[in-house]
Amino acid sequence: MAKIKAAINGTKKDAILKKAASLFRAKGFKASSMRELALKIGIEAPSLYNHIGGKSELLQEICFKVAGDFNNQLAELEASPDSVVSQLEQLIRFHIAMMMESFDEVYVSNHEWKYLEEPMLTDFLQQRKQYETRMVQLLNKGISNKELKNVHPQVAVLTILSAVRGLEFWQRYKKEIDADVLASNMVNHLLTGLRK
Amino acid sequence: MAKIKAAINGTKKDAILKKAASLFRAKGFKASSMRELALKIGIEAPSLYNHIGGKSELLQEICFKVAGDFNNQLAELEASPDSVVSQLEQLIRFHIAMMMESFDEVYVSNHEWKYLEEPMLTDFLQQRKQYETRMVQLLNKGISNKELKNVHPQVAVLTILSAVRGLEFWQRYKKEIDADVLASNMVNHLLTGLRK
DNA sequence: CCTACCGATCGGTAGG
DNA sequence: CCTACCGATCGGTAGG
Repeated sequence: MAKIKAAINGTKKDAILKKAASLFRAKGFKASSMRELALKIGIEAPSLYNHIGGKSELLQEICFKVAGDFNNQLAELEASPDSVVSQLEQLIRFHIAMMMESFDEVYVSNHEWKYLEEPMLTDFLQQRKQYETRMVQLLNKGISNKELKNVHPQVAVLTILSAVRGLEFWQRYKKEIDADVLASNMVNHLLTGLRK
Repeated sequence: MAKIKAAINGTKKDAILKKAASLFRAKGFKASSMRELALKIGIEAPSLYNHIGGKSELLQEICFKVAGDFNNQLAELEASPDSVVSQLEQLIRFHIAMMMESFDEVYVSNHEWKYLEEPMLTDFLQQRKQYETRMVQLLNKGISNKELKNVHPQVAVLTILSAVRGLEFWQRYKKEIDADVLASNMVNHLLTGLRK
């Protein structure tokens, strides 16, 4: 009984989170009102508070879910026996897949995190920083074992992360450019410039 | 007399625009209040309206100034006799310089344009689209004359623009990474993957 | 899940 | 450039 209720609440809250991600992406966190979110769901604004703690909780859950997904994927790759170049390619392709499958959530995580409240804001930024650090270590490994050119690893990580982040503009090109073509081109562009 | 007054108003308005760009970048357009902007300048909020038309006018002027600067630079490059690779390098370096010199303004133009009101919003997006189109034409020229590999020009433009846009994160690394090192590394990363 | 409502804050104006 | 102020909208609560 409690289980069923939890499941029902879960799906309802998930539905709210989904709509919130869509709204926050389209209008920005601060410009999105709880009334508008409620309207999209088909209830009155005060009824939202039966399922969620508040507006800022919605942002938190979106941002930390995305951060967790990326952290988990990177951890999985780090444990794999693949070459550094292969790991980099897989990571880039994962970013592409995330952008395709969870566009709203990734976009919100990338653009609206600054409205997180402390101490979550600090936590989130630390997770980001650590993700970058681990990527730098991956590149350093590739430089050591001669897979990669002797590039500046921090700059290369920044370039890669910035480029994949730009995938958010792909929405506009969805009909014109095939996703696989896009992915292969970007992977080649980013890696052929690094590969020895 | 009118000239002097205009000059005085000009500098005062410019000072407001500068502070507005800084505030909008740090907090976002919607989360920035005119009261806070006034506080930063040292006057009361209603006094702002002696120098500016309103909050949305501030955003407009920031966004269109930046867009105009980029358009002008691209036009200048298009008229030059340099090779495509050289033009691309100069364009990338211009993006880097803009990010260094007008960080707040470029950041706001990249992140807050969605709060522009019509018809300026449409105008702004058209200018962006046209900028991309002209870059695609530049790459096509380079592909035709065998300077560049046979890449997908739209994807390559997207990758380049996304990467240079990521320069906004450089603020964090300013002390660790020299600007010239950064610029050279990114140019190499982006071009060596393209160059035949 | 709803109606009724509250205190806070917003962009901007009136009038001097 | 200021004081005084307004109508609109916000996130959220009370009470059922």
